Amino acid sequence: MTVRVRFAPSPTGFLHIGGARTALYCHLYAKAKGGSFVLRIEDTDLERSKREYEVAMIEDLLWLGLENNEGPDKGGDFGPYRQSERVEMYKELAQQLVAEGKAYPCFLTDDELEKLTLQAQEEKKSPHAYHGKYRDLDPVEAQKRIEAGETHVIRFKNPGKKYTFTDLVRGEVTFPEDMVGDFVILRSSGMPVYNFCCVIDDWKMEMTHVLRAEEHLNNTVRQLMIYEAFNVLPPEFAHCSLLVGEDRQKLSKRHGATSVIQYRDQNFLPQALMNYLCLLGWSHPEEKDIFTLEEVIPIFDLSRFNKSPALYDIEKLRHFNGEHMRRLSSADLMAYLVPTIPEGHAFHAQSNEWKETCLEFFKEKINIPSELPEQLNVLFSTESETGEAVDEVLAWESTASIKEYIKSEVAKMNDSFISEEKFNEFTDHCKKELKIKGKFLFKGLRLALTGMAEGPDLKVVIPLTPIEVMKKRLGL
RNA sequence: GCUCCCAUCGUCUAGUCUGGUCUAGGACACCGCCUUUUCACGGCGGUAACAGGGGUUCGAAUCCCCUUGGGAGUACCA
Repeated sequence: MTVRVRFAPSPTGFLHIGGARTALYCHLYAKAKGGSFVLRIEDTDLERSKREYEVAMIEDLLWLGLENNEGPDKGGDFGPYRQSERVEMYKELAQQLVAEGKAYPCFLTDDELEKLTLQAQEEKKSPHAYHGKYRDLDPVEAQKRIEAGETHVIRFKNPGKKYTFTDLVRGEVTFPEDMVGDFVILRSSGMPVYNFCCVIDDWKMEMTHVLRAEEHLNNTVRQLMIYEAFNVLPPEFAHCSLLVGEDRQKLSKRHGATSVIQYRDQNFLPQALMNYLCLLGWSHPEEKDIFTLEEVIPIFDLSRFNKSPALYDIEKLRHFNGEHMRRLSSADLMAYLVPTIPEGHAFHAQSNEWKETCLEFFKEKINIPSELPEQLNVLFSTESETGEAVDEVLAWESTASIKEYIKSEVAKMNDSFISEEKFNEFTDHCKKELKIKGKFLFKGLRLALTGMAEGPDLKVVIPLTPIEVMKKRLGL
């Protein structure tokens, strides 16, 4: 049997980090088994679902390298792939359950429901203990009330027994008889709810595996009941751990940047995000930590999931970005970093050869692109640092004499840059003629030539610094 | 409240199923040293964990029970 795995987001916002991780696992598992990765849009919440979010999610998924085989964007044999376009089928199937006595109309109003819930709580019973008030109402009577226009929902008749299933991540999980009550499957508006659509679609779309986050674990019992009611074998379930924030609570907007699009905007590398997310709850069999999607597909399996929730740590993501960036070819590195440097920056005025040398050098010093402009200051800034540490160095006579010497040398030059050879000549002269050595020499040179007390290797930095900048620094 | 799930360094984790090779390994962060100036990279080294208590066993991070802690769910959200 071909493995079929679906990612089924609600288009109520941008794709978030947690969703991206779930999508990644679904994609990885489907591909590892040579199966299909299906995208299904769960938009039965008409109030909050927006088509623009669906479009944005598909874009983000594509950016991450998680291309689907079927979905609303590309069709397939099991469409439509938007739940809002499958409503008639859900309604029919819900009515079928009513006809079979497995579901029933319920006329409880919001107020009544609230009272019953409160009453149950006071009596120390489950909150849903009295939600089945209409479960035994005579169907003829019920039909009359419906025809009279009374608002109602359709509730599923809980068979009232224990349910056990084997979760591919968690092992055997058992839910007690009274875990849930008679739950709603059709709203008063006629719109079906998540737990119902989800089952119908996973069944009709012939899903073999359902990979999702732990927040859905408790939903599984309701879904198991519905599969049973239709006499359909459920798919395999795998509930991976939750992603949490600093406070150990489920990751959400209030934890900062949690939308994929924010990382795209900040120019993170998609392969780095995927690599990092993959390792949040799953481990590589050889404990490798830097890898690509292609590398991990053949070895991906469900047995290496960790059951505890994982904390999302942006610091570590930055590190992963750096690792992936440093593995880029020169051409890819250029394509990646050049567009991230602000327009109008003097960087852009340089030759391609210069840019390449420059980026190859500075990639060692940064993890994410936004750290680059500050690094570039050592080549372009004409400001001089102040502060105690610098003042102390400035007091050294050597700095003044070095500066004076180099100023006279540079004034004679017509080149665009000070070559490395030229810089070595300067250094030799300072050493031999000016008799300066050790840290006085290098600190002095650095301060005289860059205006900074510390920074990257001068042998690399000086030949990359445009002569106009250098002249300005020397007061020429 | 009730139900379900979880529990190894600050964080992500390996090891747990198939007890001994674990004085618990790796990674991020942090600290130190080296790389004949600095920073970074790299290399080397360091700080740092089996939640607690009972069992079972010759032997437990690994198996069992309890406690504690954390999380999720308990919707006409998904």
